[in-house]
Amino acid sequence: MAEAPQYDDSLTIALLRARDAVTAPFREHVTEAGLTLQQWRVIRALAGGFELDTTTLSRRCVILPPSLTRILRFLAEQGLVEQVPASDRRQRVVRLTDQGQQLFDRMWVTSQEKYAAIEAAFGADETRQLVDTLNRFRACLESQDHA
Amino acid sequence: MAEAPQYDDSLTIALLRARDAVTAPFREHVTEAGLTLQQWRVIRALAGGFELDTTTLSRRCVILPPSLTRILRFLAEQGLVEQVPASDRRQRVVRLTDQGQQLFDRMWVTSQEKYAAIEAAFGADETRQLVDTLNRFRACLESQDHA
DNA sequence: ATGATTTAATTCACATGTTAAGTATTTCAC
DNA sequence: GTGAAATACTTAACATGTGAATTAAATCAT
Repeated sequence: MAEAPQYDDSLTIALLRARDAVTAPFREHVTEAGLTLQQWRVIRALAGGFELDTTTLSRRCVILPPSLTRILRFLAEQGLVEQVPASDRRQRVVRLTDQGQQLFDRMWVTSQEKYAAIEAAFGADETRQLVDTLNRFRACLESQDHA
Repeated sequence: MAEAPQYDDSLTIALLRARDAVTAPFREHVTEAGLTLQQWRVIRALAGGFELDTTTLSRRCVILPPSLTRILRFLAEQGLVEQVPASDRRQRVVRLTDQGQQLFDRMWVTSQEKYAAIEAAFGADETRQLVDTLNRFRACLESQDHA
């Protein structure tokens, strides 16, 4: 019992470490712009003129609603996002301001370069396959739970 | 420009979602015991009588030192861990108390069952392979950075 | 041995993660 | 149309994530 680390949460650990490794190259870049990684994910989701509600943003960015509330407040204070009227007045629908889109445009090129470097290092096919595997894995567990 | 979500951070997103999916089964179990997932990771690392310093714990549990300080304070208040004298007096070396080991023993069986269910759902070989791929991926990126 | 440098851990400040409770709006049943 | 139930989001409270500054102890050069 309680030998050296079992398989148990080595999967959790491996996921955490992989995430650390993949976000590391972006961290500096995003920090220099005065943003966090999560704030940058929200900006990316809105880039190109998309108008999204909180629930959709929450799902796409994998950020829980309470965090999103704070993030949107911050981004609005910075003048990067603005609210747009929604037919369902319970919803909060937001979009990038011109300033927000400009910030995205400035950051996007470098961001893509960083990602390209990752693909180059691990291999484009391998990287694609890893994403696929992760998604299959998630789908598998979620269908298991709903049973 | 700014089409539908590019590949860019779909890897980050995939990792986040996979982590959510894999931790979901454990969350309830751990919460019932009055612990968080991170506190449980620390207990697991110490289970079996291991005496570890903060730096080692930090690396193994993928928890940053400031968080670990707070977690160890909490676990000590609960009587689950205790400090042991260290030759290097800068280090903080801790181990489980009897009570901590007993809590681990009670939780371990169920924890393993949950993990077995995951392996059964996704396949033992596939699961093992996923962990390997994640570790290769991380090693690849880290060696790239140090260059 | 003494002082400069490194190392281990903590503290601080602020952002996010997480669950539960609360509020406003919509939908649905009748 | 009116009240119950569901939905979208926010707030609250506490735990963790994160980077910078701080403290204490060991190491190193001389």
